[in-house]
Amino acid sequence: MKIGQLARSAGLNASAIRYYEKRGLLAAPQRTGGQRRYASDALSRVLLIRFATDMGFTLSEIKLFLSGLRDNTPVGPRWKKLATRKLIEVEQNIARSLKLKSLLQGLLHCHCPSLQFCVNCLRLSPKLCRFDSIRLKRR
Amino acid sequence: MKIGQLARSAGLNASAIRYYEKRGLLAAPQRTGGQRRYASDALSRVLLIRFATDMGFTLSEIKLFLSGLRDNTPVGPRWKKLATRKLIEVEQNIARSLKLKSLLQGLLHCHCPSLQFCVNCLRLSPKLCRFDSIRLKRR
DNA sequence: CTAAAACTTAAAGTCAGCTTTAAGTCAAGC
DNA sequence: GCTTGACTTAAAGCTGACTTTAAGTTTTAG
Repeated sequence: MKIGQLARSAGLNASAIRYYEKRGLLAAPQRTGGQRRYASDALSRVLLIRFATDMGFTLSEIKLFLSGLRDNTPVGPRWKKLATRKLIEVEQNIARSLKLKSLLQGLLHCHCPSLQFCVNCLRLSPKLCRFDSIRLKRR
Repeated sequence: MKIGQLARSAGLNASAIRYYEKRGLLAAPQRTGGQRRYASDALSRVLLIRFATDMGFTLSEIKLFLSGLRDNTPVGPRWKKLATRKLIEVEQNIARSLKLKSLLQGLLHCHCPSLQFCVNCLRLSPKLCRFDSIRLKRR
């Protein structure tokens, strides 16, 4: 499998695959005439990486729990620790988003004469909306 | 009020205030000896900007609905439109985060022999986690 | 009067996860 | 054999919201 085929199968750009290799998330495959040739298990690896990025893990985190992961390596404590931390982040993000939602709804249904006043009337302090949140993709 | 005092009151860095001015979100104040001197209403303006960024609005969006906003300008249709759109984005984000949460929990409590297998066993397609999401701050 | 703190500017740097560019090499179909 | 498309590299560019830097000026405290 050439890089373009792999990329298309994973729903990524070929440059992203090369980037993963450079970042050390993906092993450098064999080459034919200088071009990368991937075995079929590379696809599941790439899909796993993509899945993890979609989960909100950074590439560094993924590299951490992927290091030494070959085919049927058991789910390690490393992964559990990272996933637990990420779960907490996701929960914080949900809490934050729910608060944002109710604030937005409050602002939308409020009959204050001005936005400035409205913000005051909802008693929004500078601290109110400061939460940690996970990195979420835009696309 | 000098810029440092304003910044401290708003919980921001002085450079952020200057940045808002450069981006056109904040009017250039009077100066004394080249240094910016702010009237007290500048603080509520800055707090409004900060509140909006915390809500997930971009500075460009904020500039849009802030343009022409002076003290008690009524809440405009511009703001309503933007806020409605943002509300939808926030709701999508919540839906996505809830899905992420259950996936993470599923992975954590699963007894699959490997992460790779687990991802397969949860029937995770490449498309599963692709949602639009709003920009959320990290701090 | 002096030293330190706070201010000024423009421009460059930061973060993450890629994408794009430039200038080439290789492979596949006709 | 030739064209076209896919591949190669390193390095630079992109996004957004700032921050940092460098080099200088002003204000304030003592």
